[in-house]
Amino acid sequence: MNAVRLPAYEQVKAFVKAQITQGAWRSGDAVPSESALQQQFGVSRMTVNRAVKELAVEGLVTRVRGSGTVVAQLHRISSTLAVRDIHDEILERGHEHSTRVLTVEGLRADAALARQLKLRAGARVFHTVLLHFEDGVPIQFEDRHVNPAAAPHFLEIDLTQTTPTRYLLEQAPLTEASYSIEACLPSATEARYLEIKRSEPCLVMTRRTVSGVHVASMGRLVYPGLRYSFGGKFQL
Amino acid sequence: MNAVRLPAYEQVKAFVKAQITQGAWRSGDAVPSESALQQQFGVSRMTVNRAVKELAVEGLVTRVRGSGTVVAQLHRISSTLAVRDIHDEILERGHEHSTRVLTVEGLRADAALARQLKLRAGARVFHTVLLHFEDGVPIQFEDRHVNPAAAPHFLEIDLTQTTPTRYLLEQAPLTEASYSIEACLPSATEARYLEIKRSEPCLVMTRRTVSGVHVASMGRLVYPGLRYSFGGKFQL
DNA sequence: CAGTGGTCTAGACCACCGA
DNA sequence: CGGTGGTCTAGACCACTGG
Repeated sequence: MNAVRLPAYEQVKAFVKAQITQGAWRSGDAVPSESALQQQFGVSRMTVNRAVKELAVEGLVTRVRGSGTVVAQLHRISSTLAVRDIHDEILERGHEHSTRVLTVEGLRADAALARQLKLRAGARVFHTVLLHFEDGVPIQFEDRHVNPAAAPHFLEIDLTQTTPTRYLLEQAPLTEASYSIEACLPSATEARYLEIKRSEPCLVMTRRTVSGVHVASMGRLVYPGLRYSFGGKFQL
Repeated sequence: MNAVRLPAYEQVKAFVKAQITQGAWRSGDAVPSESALQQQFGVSRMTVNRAVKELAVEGLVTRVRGSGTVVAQLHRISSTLAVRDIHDEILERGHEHSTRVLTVEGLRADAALARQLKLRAGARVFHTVLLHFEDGVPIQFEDRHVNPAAAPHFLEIDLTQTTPTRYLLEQAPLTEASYSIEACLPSATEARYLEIKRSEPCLVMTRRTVSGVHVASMGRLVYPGLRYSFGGKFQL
């Protein structure tokens, strides 16, 4: 089927990975040393080193200098959760994305908001509220506060054409982001716009992005629980 | 502060990363070629290659053979969501974990369950229901179905001492796992055991693990929305 | 075609671990 | 101490891109 010859380091990786996934080597077992694998495959040590190093990065093995390499404890199944721009995500599903702009304003930060954005109380802050549709069905209610220092012209852009996420990533180089995912009931406003009952649980993602010394943006993204879920897959 | 000298490839990485995070190089801009960086830092090309290759793996740059390296579009903020054993997670928070076993049984799979576990209808399946406590407070309601082919002695273990997640990872080498996170209202049973109202939204994680040709396990993990959230952080 | 990145080698020196 | 992995070099050949 696959006529192309795999690179040597991929062959070494595949061999070690197969021993692990097929159960021949279990957690804690020693993996052959680099010199052993080097002889077994007839390649240079740099090549073996690259193979095993990548497996270590992937978390399949643990390496200790001076001691050796062992099969890792796989107790931490970790997976990549994509935190993405809603626009790209909907397009990738082959659906149509549209945005309704509910609020675009500047305001003065109260104490709580100022603390979150690391500004002083009373500082000027941009505030937008958007409703995102997937094929005409409301899918995300987005309430966002933006630090003017990170994007001075944020209020002037056409939010029906560019999502705040995309614009902010273009404006302010991202240095850090954190998020949390919770289950909540929607507020009366959120329920009305999302066209759901107030008793219907929602997934709420809160996202904070940092650009250099500034907190660039805080977003609260509300998804109807019946129409949306986060998912992921982990292989190997 | 940091008296140790960084490896050469880390210095190259740090340099490129700084240009990007400080905004000197924006999305789509060309990154100097390997030979240029090689001369700039006075190191071999293998060393530069390693540095830039790792940045590509981290998603900061995109490399195209024959063409060059450019700063990546950072539109996909992706972060690692740790899907972990509840036991380890609670211990890491410095709290005490305990388990109450509600159900341990074998049963015959109905059509829906058989399909999910890739078994034939009527096949024998293990079923456990557990309640996990963090410092005595119920934090997770775990309803799990296990394929006997992956763990024949699953029903015999002491589930107050070893979580199913841990046991299964030790028994059956993991080859694949997928999960989804939703917001739901709890069933009457779940609400009673979690000591919450039926109107309180919950985070529900559904996990499926695959070991070789078998689907090893399907778990439904229900967390009270007010007591639990998933979170993560992304840097660089 | 020249320039790029992808891979590979045969050495080398070092820091570290365990006996 | 010998064996391990971490790093690095100075070459090399290749596949691919672009003009």
